[in-house]
Amino acid sequence: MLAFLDELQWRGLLHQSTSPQLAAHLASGQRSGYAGFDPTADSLTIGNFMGIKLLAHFQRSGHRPIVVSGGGTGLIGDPSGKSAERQLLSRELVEHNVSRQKAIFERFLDFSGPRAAIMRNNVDWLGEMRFLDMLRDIGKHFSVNQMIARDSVASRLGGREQGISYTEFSYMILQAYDFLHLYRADACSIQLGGSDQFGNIVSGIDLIRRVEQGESFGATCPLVTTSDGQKIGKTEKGAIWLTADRTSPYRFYQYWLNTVDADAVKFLHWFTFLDADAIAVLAHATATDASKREAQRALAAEMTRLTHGETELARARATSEAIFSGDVKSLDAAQIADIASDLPSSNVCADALGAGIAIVDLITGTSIAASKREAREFVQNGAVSVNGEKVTLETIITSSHLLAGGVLLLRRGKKAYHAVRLA
RNA sequence: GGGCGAAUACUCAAGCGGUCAACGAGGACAGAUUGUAAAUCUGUUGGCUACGCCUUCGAAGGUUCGAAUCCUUCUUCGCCCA
Repeated sequence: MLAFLDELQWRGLLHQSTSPQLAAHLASGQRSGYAGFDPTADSLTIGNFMGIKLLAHFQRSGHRPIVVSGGGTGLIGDPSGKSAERQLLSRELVEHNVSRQKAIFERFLDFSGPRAAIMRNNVDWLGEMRFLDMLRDIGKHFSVNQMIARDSVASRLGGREQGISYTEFSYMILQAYDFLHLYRADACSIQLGGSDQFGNIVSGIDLIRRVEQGESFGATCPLVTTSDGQKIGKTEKGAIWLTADRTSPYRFYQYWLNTVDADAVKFLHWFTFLDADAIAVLAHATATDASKREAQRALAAEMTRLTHGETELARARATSEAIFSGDVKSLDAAQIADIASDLPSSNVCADALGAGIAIVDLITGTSIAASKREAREFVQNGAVSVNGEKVTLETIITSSHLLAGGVLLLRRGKKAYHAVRLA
C-alpha cells in the first residue's frame, strides 16, 4: 500500500500541500480528511470526480474520508473561480440535491469497516450558527485586509462590471469554519480539494491554529484539463454526469473512448485506479500502435465499471460494438431494446408508418436533424442511415423497416444515433 | 445629474437607404481520408408548402416606393464631466 501523497504524486495529482509535515502526519496513524462538494445540482459530473478520487485514494491509503456536502455553503455560493455573482439556490433545492448526491459517493467510497467513510452536511452546523456568535467567535480571526487580497475576491473587486456581494465575500469564512468544526467533531485534520481551493483550505488551517492551537493540513490536486486546455467533461451537449439518469452508461463509455491519443495515458493516471505497471503496459501499447486505442478502451472500461458497475459496462460495450459495426439487423428484440434505451429516442405512430414516411420527415425534429433543411442536407450528404443502411431523399420508411421489437435505429454521421419506437 | 458612444445570427465582427437572410473569422455539424482519432481538403450553418415565400440585425413607433442602415421614444451597456 502506497502512502497517500506518494500515490497522488506518481499519478500527477499532487499540486500543493500546505506543509512538509503532512507526510509524517499521515504516516503516524489513521487520519481523517475531508473534501467538500457543492450541491448545485442533484448529480455530480466528472469534474467533481477528482474530489471523490482524492478521498478514495485517501481511504485506500489507510485513512478515513469525510464527504462534506455544502448544504449550508451551497446557499451562499463559492466565489472561487467564478467571474460573476451566483444565483442563489432555494433551501429545498439544495436539500434535495444533497440527498441525491449521497448515493453517488456510496459507489466510490467504502462506508463500512474500520476506515468507513462518513458523510457530513455543513447545514447541520452552519444552519444553526447565530450571526452574533459567528462575528464574535470566528469573524475576529479574519483580517479583511487579507481577505480582499485573495485572488477570488480581488478579481471581483477590480472589475467595475462584476462586484462581489457581502454574501459571497463571506464564503471563505464559512468554509474555514467547516474545517474547524470537523476538526473538533470528527478529529479531521486534513482538507483535500482542487488547486482553486488552496486559499480556502489555508484559511481553515489558520482558523484551527488560532482557535484550537491545533495543527491541520491540506493538499490540492491540479486543475485537470485536456491537452488543448479544455475542461474535462464539458461537451457541446452538456456535462458528463456520474449518474445514468443524466448521462447514459453508453454515452459515458463513449466519452472516454473518444479521448484523444495525447490525453489517454494521462487520463489513466488521473481517473482510474489502475496501478503503474498496468498503465505502463497500456502506454506502451498506445505508443506502438495507437490505432488499436488500447488506452482509450481501458480508460472507458475502467471508468464505466467504476461509476456504473460491471453489468452496465457490458451493456455499454455491447451497444457500442453493435452500433459501430453497423450490424444491427441480426440483433434480437431484447438486445435492440437495450440499445435503444441508451440512445435518445422518439416515437412514431403505427398508422403513419403503415402509410410510409419520407426519410426527411422522419428524422426532422429528432436528435438527428433540427429542421427539415438540415435533414435534407444530411441525407443528401449521405450522412444518414437507417438500421445500418444508407438512405437517400427518396427513401420511404414503412413498417417493413422495423427491427425486432418495433424499433428503428437512425444514425447521422459516425457518432450520432437515435432510436425511433413504434407508439 | 449632464455629455458622448455602442447594441447585428452560437461567439467575435463587417454592413451605414435598394444588388442583405446579411462580408469575414472562430466554433459547430456533415462528406472524403482515418482508428468511432489528430491533421488536411470540401460542403453546410434562420425557417418553409423551396429557382419562390416568410421571420430576423436591442424594443416600440415613424419617414420612405423601399431601412440592419435615416428620425423619435424606451431599455441595457461602455466612456467622459459633475
